[in-house]
Amino acid sequence: MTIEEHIKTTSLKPSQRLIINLAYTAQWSNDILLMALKPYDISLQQFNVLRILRGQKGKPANLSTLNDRMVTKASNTTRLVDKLLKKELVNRSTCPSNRRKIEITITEAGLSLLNELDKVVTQAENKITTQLDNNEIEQLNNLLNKLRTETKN
Amino acid sequence: MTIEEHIKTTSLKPSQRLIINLAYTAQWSNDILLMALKPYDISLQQFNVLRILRGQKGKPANLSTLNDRMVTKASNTTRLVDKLLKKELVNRSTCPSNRRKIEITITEAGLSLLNELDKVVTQAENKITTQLDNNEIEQLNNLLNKLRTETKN
DNA sequence: TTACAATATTTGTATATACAAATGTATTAT
DNA sequence: ATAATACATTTGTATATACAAATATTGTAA
Repeated sequence: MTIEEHIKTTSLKPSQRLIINLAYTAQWSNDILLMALKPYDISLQQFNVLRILRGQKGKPANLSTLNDRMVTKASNTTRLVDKLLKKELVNRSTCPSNRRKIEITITEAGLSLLNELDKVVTQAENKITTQLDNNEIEQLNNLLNKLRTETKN
Repeated sequence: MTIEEHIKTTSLKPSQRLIINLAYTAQWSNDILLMALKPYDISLQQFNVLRILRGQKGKPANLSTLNDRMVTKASNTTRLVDKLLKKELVNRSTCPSNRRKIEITITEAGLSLLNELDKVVTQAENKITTQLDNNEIEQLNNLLNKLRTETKN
């Protein structure tokens, strides 16, 4: 379905259509990922945090680092990590050299869950991008990056 | 910033980068729109509903129609419309021919607010798309549509 | 060293979202 | 006409998000 068909409008300016298309397509993509994660009771944000922690390769991350690196901003990283802690997927301890900071690491259970999740998420990712060839994927990535380019002033 | 710079990772597969880029760019775009609407205490969803109602040109819309046409799905259209009703931006009445249905129309106050919002939203829209020329905008729209193309089976 | 500002996280609270169950109305089959 | 089913919306409730204020710790300046 094109955006016009969906929202039952004609004559949108291409730039308006782009903005709507972007929101609509991103939600479509997220829904597919979410469906894959649903059986595991893990939200996209939680999955994202687990992946960041794995990427740290043992090196702990503090809350503000997690928040900076998240794909979409969490408004409350403390409580997001709380949920992972309750499931024993992460460890939390105060940083000895700077006791304001909290060090988060992923547990073995977290790593092994993530390993399982990788399978279903990869499947979902393939499902999302299956209609585009490599060249089109690159093109789309480049256009999205260009869209977000900051102006000098 | 490219996606790799943002999430501090190298070696993402282009298809993974696309999915992250899509989520990230859509949120970036939404944030700009949201900032424009903030002074008016109107959420994007509420703005969206008002625009749909204006597009009806007096013809009322019921809740399920609104929900179908919304850019991103609302999980509770009743309460979304409640908020607009409280601000007297819409009217609500039960459909005389089918009393299960609820007819929603936009009020004069709603239309005149929307008229004001159009200005700031257009500015925000221009800000979002300023980095791309017309040709690139079309390209991006086409690629997003193609991404979402359904497979036959 | 005491006061003040900066940093990092947590807590409180209001609002939003998701989703299942309940309600009320209309349609269909018997 | 009655029961069963489908439809449209509302309500209840749990969870998530946004954001300001509070707390704790560290760094810095007088």
